[in-house]
Amino acid sequence: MYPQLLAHIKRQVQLTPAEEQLLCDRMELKKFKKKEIILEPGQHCKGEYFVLKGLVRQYYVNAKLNEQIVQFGLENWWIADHDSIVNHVPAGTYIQTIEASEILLLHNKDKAPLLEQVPKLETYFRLTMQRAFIASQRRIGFLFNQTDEERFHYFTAMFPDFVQRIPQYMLASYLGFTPQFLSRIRAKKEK
Amino acid sequence: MYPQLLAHIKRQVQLTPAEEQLLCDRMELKKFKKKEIILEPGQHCKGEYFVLKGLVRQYYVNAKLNEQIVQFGLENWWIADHDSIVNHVPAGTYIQTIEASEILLLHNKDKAPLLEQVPKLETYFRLTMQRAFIASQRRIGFLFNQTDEERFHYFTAMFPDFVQRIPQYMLASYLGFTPQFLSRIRAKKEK
DNA sequence: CGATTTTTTGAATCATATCAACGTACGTGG
DNA sequence: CCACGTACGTTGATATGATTCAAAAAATCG
Repeated sequence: MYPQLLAHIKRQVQLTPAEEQLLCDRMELKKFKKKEIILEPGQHCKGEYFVLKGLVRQYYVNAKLNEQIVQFGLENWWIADHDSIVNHVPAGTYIQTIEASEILLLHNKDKAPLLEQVPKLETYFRLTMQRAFIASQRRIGFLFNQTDEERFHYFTAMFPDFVQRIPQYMLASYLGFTPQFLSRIRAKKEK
Repeated sequence: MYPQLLAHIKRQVQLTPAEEQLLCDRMELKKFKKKEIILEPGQHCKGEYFVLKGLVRQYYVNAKLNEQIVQFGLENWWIADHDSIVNHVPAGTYIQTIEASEILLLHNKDKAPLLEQVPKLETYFRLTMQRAFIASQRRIGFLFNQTDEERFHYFTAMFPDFVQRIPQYMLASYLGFTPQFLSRIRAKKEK
């Protein structure tokens, strides 16, 4: 049993002990060291990952050969290459640990039968996707309406302790500008 | 009965005739003229809108008092202020018709009971949200990795007939730059 | 037809990228 | 525990893509 996962689900739907058991039986616990690759382009994404402990990033390498970070996954976040899963195509992204991590994997093949057995989990995943969509739309809003510098200040004010856990070049990549520019912002602020 | 909506659903899940009836009974058909406001900031978003015919846009007014287009909704697209619905807060966006439109509304209060009666629709909405999320992530990718000009060319190549249906300033807003800049891109191309 | 909306054009300006070099920190093997 | 190599961060000079403001021109609508 994975109480941490169950607690997260309880915020959306109420499961019976039997249903909780069905779910946890399907989850596979995996442990990774720092900087381990969990998924890479070309592979089919095995399923959806729930981060129990640690920190991962999802990114791809763009035309200019820069790493572009799509998402971070920290404790209690689901992460996956949904495009690969839904459209049955090879992944275009890497998923890699930043810190040593403990992660639960729900395999694609297990998901449909599980959701059929436990319809409340269908609701849970629907709501989770909806929240992810809202977050993604909000990120687009920030990209449109804030300068890079504003976005940096906003993000660090919002997640001060998270910013401590990642190297600056990853934050720059996630926010959509160069590490050099981030360095200049900080230099400016110190004055 | 709304065969167009049912056809769209059939691409994801198979409903029985009785289930189709249950769904269609809950949908409310609404007709709008050109430029009618369907939702505006401050109101709670009534539910999710499925466009049968016509064209709508979802946008908000940003700090610089410019309209920022979040999404277009054309035939067979769902559109809603999900943030308002999920978090029970007033909407931050407008939804407005661009062309005269026929739209089905699934009220928030009807959604939960409907999904309980017809669990396959729960699956349908989960998959629909997942696709919306993938599309949103892809849009972020374009914002990061393409210049405004590249994004314009890509979009018009991708949706040549859609681009004809909307004024240029709306396309500029959706793609995240000024109408003036769009005009300059076109001027350049003609040479 | 006039009124409004939409698009175009020019000049000045701004935000951020790029390239290149240098500085600093960090972790690993001897 | 030190030295070395690699990864990360800083800084300066120059280049570029896009914005802003203002005004005129063109298209659309009742």
